[in-house]
Amino acid sequence: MTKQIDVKSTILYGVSMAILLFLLKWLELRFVVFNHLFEIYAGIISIVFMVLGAWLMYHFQQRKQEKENARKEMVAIPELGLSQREMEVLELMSQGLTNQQIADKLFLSIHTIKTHGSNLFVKLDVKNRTQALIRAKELEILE
Amino acid sequence: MTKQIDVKSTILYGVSMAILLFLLKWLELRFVVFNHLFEIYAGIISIVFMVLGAWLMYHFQQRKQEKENARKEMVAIPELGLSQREMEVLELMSQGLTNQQIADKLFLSIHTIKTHGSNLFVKLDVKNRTQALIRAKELEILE
DNA sequence: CGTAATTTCATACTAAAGTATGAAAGTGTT
DNA sequence: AACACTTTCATACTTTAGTATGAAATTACG
Repeated sequence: MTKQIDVKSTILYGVSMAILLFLLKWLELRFVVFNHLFEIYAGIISIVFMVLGAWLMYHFQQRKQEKENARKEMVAIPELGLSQREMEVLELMSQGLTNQQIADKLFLSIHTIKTHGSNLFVKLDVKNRTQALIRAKELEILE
Repeated sequence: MTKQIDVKSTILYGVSMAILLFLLKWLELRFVVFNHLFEIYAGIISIVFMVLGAWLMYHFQQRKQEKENARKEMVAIPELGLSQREMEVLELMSQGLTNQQIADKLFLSIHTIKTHGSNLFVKLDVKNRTQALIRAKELEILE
């Protein structure tokens, strides 16, 4: 993917340079003001600064990407104090079961499941089971 | 975010240009080869082409981004009959958003989101959003 | 033994999710 | 134009999820 982009960039830069040189030539023909020295230096400067600009922008974009990726991975601290039961409930939640189904499977009251649910949501710092599963996957505390 | 990047870019370009002009001045002092006309034109060309280079690279990066986003959504319309909107809703569900938050993000009524939700649950043959996400992951129609 | 944490259950409540049904407007296709 | 599909919104309702609070039994540990 990146390679393809680079190739495209190169081509487009090449085309741009061709156009530039053509323009310079045209200028030279129209107004014979510039000598050849200028033309050469202008071309060199053009190339150098276009590359510089591209390079700068590329690295800015890269850093922007990195920051966004870093933001997501920041929260990796598996020292959350989840109890055994809470882990079980979380596991069953991750299988798409409702609180009632979890209660049946563990021979517990649905009230108990809700309690465990609320508690583990606090510990995971989330608001509902969907977010809990996302968080759990981020923290790699489930499969 | 984009605005901040642009500001940063501008500042760095400004600094770069200052350094460039200083170098040119230094060159002029050391080797009195270039006349003022050249210096002016060189500066202009430098600026123009650095901006051009940055602009080109910026747009290449943008397109690269778009393609990557498109790639994710491409796989989203295989033989499940999920409509575009339903896919969007599913995607946002998978980010842990509530129906209300999804509605706000898409500038839609919460009723509409619920409708899309119900419909895609039927198509995925599940009972709730948690199961929908599991199903979606199984079918590889999400990241 | 005392204390802290866990586990269990309960009530009462609020919030969110989900279903059923209908309807209107837009889109695209034949 | 007719038709199917999508998208949107709505009302009304049921179900599930989640919070707050309290309390009792159990377990683990110094």
